[in-house]
Amino acid sequence: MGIVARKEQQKQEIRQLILDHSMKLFVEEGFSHVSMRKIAERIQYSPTTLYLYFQDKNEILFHCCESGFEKMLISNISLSLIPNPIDRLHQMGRNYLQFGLENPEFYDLMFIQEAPMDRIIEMGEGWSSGDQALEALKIIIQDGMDQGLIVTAEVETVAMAVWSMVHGLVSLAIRKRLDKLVKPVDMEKTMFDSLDWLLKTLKKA
Amino acid sequence: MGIVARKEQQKQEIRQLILDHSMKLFVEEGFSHVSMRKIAERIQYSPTTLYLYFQDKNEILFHCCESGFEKMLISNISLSLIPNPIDRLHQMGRNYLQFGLENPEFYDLMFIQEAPMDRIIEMGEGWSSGDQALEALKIIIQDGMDQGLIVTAEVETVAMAVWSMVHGLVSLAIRKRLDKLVKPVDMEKTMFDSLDWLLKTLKKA
DNA sequence: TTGATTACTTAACGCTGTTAATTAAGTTTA
DNA sequence: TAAACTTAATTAACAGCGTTAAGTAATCAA
Repeated sequence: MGIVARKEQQKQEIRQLILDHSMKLFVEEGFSHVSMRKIAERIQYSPTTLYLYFQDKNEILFHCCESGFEKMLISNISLSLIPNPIDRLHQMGRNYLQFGLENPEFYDLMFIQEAPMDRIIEMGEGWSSGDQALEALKIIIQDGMDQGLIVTAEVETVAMAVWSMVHGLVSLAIRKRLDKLVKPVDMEKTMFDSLDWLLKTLKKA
Repeated sequence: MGIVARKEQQKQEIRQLILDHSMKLFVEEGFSHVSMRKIAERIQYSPTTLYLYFQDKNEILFHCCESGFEKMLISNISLSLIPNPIDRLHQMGRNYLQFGLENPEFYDLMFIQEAPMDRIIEMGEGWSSGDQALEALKIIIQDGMDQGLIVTAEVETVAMAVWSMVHGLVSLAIRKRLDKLVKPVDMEKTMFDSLDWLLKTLKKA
């Protein structure tokens, strides 16, 4: 059975090779400029070989997202050290903005592109790291409401509001829709200011 | 000069013909499934004829966006009847969500796709209707701050926060990222609840 | 040693946006 | 009126895309 095991391992290695180079390409050239042929060229295989390891392009994107979510989770580890739920929420928001601004290509894939979602709907299974991040958000909000620090409502409703706010900031910035509102130079600062304003408003309530 | 004028008019008519059918196609089949060839087929011209009237596909998208913004502006006409800035902001938000949910393909083009922005950057000119809508938002917010109803900050900062919030809701919904948070049946309601929550929080502050 | 399985490639299909060359019609000038 | 010019539209083509079907070489089991 040693042979079978080794073969299985080799298969996994090539799978990972494909994913690694795909992610590199996304970061280097941007999502929309990455083709199956380009990925194949990078790993010195024919384009059709990719289809022996993944069902289609969307499945590759899907797995790249998973890596993105893991990256994101890492930045949230230190959050548990912050006792006040509002402050914790504030820092979580800052981390989110930071991640989006530093990894626009990943962010695009994870939250803007529709491609990877098609795969999820077919498979019926999502990103476990993504679910974890969402769960963390809900816990913080529930905490804040329990302590009377946040205007009470369904936890899903508030989670949606908060997430939408930071996602809105990042996605409008990535898609260059904020240029009419602020000069590019001031954009990053204004985005963080917007988050600060929201949290300040939340705190006053 | 009558002939020249008539020719110019005919040219404009064909331009409009192209735009009309393009917009119909976007709504019917979704942005990503509309090709130059499909548009051409609809108007019974060869695909290359489109390039006599528009520089490229992005320019067609750009002009379709303008129509979208005009649609949006219309839904905001009645806002001036609402005296309280917060209530006006609230209704403006509801209109925004409504527009996004009813015209997802237009919304996609106007705020999510990167294609039409490339054209804008090249041309140096944007959407006048889009600018108008943004200006209206800023005025309301300035009003609210002047009357002490909104936590004070730079008007651009608050405008960004509010816009991001509603854009986040719509874009996450369109890109199917909210399914993990609420059941599809409850989604629309929860989105409006999120907006209500934000405005309630704002009011309490 | 033969037969089956595995890993991979080549060739091809039907798309895409876009450009260059060409044709046909209409207009202007000699 | 005939020839020259301008305009509007076309056909053919390029280079790219995701993906599928068929074919090939190497490896393994009986």
